[in-house]
Amino acid sequence: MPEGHVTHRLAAGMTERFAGGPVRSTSPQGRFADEAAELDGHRFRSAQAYGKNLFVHIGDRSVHVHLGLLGKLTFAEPDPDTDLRPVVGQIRWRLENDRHYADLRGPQACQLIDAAGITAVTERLGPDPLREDADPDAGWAVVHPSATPIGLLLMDQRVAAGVGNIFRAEVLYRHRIDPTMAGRLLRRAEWDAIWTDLVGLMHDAVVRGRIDTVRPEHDPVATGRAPRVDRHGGEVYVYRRADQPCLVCGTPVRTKEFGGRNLFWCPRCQRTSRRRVPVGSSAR
DNA sequence: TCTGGATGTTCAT
DNA sequence: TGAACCTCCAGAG
Repeated sequence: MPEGHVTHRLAAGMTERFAGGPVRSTSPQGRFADEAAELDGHRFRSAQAYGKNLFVHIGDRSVHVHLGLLGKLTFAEPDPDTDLRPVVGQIRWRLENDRHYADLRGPQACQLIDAAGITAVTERLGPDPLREDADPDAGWAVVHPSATPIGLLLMDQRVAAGVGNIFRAEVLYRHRIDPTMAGRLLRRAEWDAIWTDLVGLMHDAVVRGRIDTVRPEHDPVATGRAPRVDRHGGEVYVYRRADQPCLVCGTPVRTKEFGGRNLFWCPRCQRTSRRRVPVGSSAR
């Protein structure tokens, strides 16, 4: 489930379980064996998330993890009687201490990285709504002059690091914005509202461990329509609800490949008729 | 048992 | 713009 909230949860989970003590580091699958051996026995210092990137600091080394579309990092505790820690599936990296172990499977990136490398990664990223130091102006600077549709811009990690396909679809729905509208037609006030909403939704997702975007006033009980709990575990308005009725207006939700990913939106709720705004105007 | 899809990104053309 | 890569699981047959 790798949107930004997942990475932040994992960073917190790793820090909680391992920080301060030595860790055993192995690569049961073998593809990270040499690097894992370099970390073995050293003290786990911290884990930090930036967007969908996870940086794990052990001893004087750091590891860069990116889960990609398929990667998973899971926590488990050994059997209390036998201390059994079964190896299930392809485990790229296992980190463990006496009480816990963490297994990383199928990551897009898992590699040792130095300070310059970390800087290079984070400099490619825009503001992360889950970080205190996030500056939404940096995202606006990408969106504001762009002729690219807002539905594509929101997947650009320079606009908002950590936003993925679910948050893109849901936040645009919540603000009734047509995903095909050019970024430069978005008003500053709308961007500010989107940003504020992302901050709230993503923080909420970190706490809950799932993405819930359906607001109480549109609760299925109130609308009389069945709730949609997606396979990712959360309640959503449009994500993966193609051809099903919009929870608010009943119009069938549409889907289309957009930016190489399936976008979902309500063609009725998300109609934005707007005249072209000249690039450079404040558009407030 | 097999196939296709999936919350992502990078690289080659 | 499309292919490649990584792994798991739901659904079809």
